[in-house]
Amino acid sequence: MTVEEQLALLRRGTTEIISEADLAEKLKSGKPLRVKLGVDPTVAHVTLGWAVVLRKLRDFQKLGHTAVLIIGDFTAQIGDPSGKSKTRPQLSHDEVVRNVEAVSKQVYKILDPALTEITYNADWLGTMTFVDVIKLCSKYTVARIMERDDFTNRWNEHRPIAMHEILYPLCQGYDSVMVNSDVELGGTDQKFNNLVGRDLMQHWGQEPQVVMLCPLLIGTDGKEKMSQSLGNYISVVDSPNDMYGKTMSIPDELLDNWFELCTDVPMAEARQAIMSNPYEAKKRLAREIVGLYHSVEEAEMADQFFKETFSQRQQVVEAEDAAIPHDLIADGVVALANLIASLGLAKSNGAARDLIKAGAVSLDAEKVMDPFAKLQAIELDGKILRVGRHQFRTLRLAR
RNA sequence: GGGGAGUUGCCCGAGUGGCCAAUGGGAACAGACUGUAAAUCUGUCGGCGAACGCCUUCGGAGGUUCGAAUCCUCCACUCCCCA
Repeated sequence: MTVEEQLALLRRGTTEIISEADLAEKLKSGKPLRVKLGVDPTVAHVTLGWAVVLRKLRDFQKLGHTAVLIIGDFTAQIGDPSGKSKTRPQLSHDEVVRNVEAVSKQVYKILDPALTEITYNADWLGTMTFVDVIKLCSKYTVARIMERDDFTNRWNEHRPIAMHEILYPLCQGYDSVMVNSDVELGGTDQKFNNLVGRDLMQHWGQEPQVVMLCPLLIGTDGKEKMSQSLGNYISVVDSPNDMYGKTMSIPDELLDNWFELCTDVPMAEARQAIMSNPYEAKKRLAREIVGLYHSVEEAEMADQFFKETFSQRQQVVEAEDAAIPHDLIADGVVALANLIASLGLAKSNGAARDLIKAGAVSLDAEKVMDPFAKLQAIELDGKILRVGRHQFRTLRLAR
């Protein structure tokens, strides 16, 4: 593959490469490049948003380059201020460990383990002395740090900026020095941090890394960047039905964006599909996504499930089992609202009653309208309880 | 170090002694319509209770009062101006 062809593959789905000439130069050398990606261990799921960058990283691997994942176990204690209007809460060590464990498995749904290197930045950041930190700080100026949007905005709006937050970009930049990366990948919100890496590398006499930025995926709410804290995400380990359903709930305006960032469907084809029938296009998108993280067969099943359950409003035939707690049964009778609450399908008994009143609760496809309904426990056994649009449980009476 | 302003429910924000579980907006959730889209309309939106009601909440701890988100004291945190 010529350098030009490689560039074409790598360019797809990026918004900016700083600089493309440098990248071409590095590719020309023919040696395997070290492509760095910072991993945020404050979350427990690889979301489709994050997958955008991971998929780009996999493109590099296809060309024989090495993915260098840096688990930000140290920086998690600071909290990346990128795009945040508030200081982030700092995580405990245990939480970080748990997240890393969960996430590292999910990452290999996309990446090739043979070409992946995993490092932890606590290994070098955690052992620095205060003198080391001061030396690092001396390589950068306050004015340059404050150029950053998040800081400028917060400053102008009189919102707090804690001292440790301005160290974040330096930490991340120093990571690049430590792994001597050739390329750093990131979302567009990482531009500032990644550029700091270039500066620092030069201070340490290294060739500056190329910075490649990928667009941010908008979440299922159609408004904000997909993120776990906002709950507008799809995880790569979501069940096929969930993945499919969540995709179907995105606004039409996002279709173009999602096809480009989440699938391998050629854009000309995708745009044609969206133009002719957005609904059909969205189902195609959902199938593509499920196919990517599960299988084509499961995608078809999810498609079928969706059609029957939501489009045709047929009775759900299969759902997760839920045992009816014994202590809710009095004289063989159970109050429906209490049952819904104790199964976690509503926040409280009151909320459950509100849902019933609103007509959101049904048993075997039959709406229950009485908020105080008391039902024979024996008769509930095996029935499918539906709360809201997408919560189902097969009730089981334990003997 | 000196002076000033502020901290209210998921978020923004009103409330300055009883009519405050606390106006309004946003978000969220549910229903109707539909394509689990958009737009629109409706309802819910601290907890318990069938209900009169009860309990917990307005940065934290005390106090004044029959009664406090509202007044006083101390503490913590944030922002602004000056140095």
